[in-house]
Amino acid sequence: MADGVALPKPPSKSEATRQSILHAAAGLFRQQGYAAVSLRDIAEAVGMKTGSLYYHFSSKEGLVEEILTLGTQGALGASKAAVEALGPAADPVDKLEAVVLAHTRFLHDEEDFASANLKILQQVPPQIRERHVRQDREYGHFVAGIIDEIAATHGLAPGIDPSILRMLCFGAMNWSISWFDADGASPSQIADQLMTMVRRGVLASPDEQRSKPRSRRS
Amino acid sequence: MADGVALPKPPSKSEATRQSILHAAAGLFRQQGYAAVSLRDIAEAVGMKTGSLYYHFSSKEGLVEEILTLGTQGALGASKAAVEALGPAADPVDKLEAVVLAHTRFLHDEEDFASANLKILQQVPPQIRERHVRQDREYGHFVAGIIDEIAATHGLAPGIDPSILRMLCFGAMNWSISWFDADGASPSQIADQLMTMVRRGVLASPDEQRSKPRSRRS
DNA sequence: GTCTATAGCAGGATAGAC
DNA sequence: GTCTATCCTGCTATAGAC
Repeated sequence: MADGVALPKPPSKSEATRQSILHAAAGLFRQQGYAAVSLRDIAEAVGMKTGSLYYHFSSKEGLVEEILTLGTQGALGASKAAVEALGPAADPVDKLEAVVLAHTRFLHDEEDFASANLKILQQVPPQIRERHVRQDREYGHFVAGIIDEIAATHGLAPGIDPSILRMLCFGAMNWSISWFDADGASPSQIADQLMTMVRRGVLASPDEQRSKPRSRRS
Repeated sequence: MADGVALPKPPSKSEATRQSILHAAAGLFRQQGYAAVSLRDIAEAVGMKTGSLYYHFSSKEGLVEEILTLGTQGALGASKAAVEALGPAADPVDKLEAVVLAHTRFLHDEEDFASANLKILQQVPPQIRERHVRQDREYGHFVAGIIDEIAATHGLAPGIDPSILRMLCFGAMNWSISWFDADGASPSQIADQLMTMVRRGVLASPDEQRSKPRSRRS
């Protein structure tokens, strides 16, 4: 993950230019928004002229669509890899912790591409937006499954709704992209604080657990 | 300037038109972003022609600036009023609960104006943005004070950092503006879930209360 | 207060030279 | 692969009629 989002393709000179355009555009979009950034701005940021961009991308929309995809696939890939590294028999709370840490790290390390989905997804033309909402939904289902496992094995505290819990956790993490630069908090600190709240705050206590299914841990 | 008193504006026809422009613009900005919405779009939404808007506002920037101010002042005002209604001797945890509920309600009831600060603040010209970051900071200090009271009276759980806690809570709430429409969760449900997590998850237990809350770890 | 008309400029996109 | 040159469209803002 430290290498960055996008290096699946063989390194050619053209491909290197393509990557620098993607990174420059993602950074400008994050800072100023999709519509406010012109192709002239992007071209200037990579030391090119506007027309040259069209050798690498078919349109401004095609460019932003690739940035959106890199962001979603990067975050989902990092989270799934972190969970799979634990093995299938892992405690689901540990799985959630792995997701929270991987997700927060991704937000921090690939801020520009992560911001594409958090900040500019709603600014792009509807057709593009709808295609990508589906990708985001896959991520949601993945985490919902983990929270269901937690509810089944540990039980949730009285009054806790799994769906709202999931959204609040994602909100707490995603919003950090707006403040961790200034605050100086590290991804691992943020993930740690959130998981402290979750472990203490939403898992059922031993006496609450009586009516829940027993843990599968041996 | 003669009497130096800010009078409430009388309800005139002009003022009514002004308000409808503000609401229409806020709604469009929320959905599409600042730069993507043209003055033509706004004028059409209120049944006017573009040029007519300039009778009520000096520029597009002047218009968005007033929207931003209405959002910040509305949220801060609602939160402060909710806390003051409890009286000065109230338990600070109850004060936090009042803020959480008032804030979440405001996000829901005044979604367009709230979104101005959450979504489009980073899209407006830097000069406007900097003026409004100051207003937002006042809100942050207000809530930070309440969390300090909680730490002093109840104690925080080991490892909980007051500053990160505050940001995570705001993140959880603010992010809800992106999903409560589709999810159907009510503001009071969201606030209730968050406060359940906070009460159980970050307050010190009786035996933890003996030691001071720890500052941020590295 | 709202209209029409338009100035002045910046944007995305294309064609063809090199 | 990148450049120059340019087309066409749409934007903010202004001026003046009504």
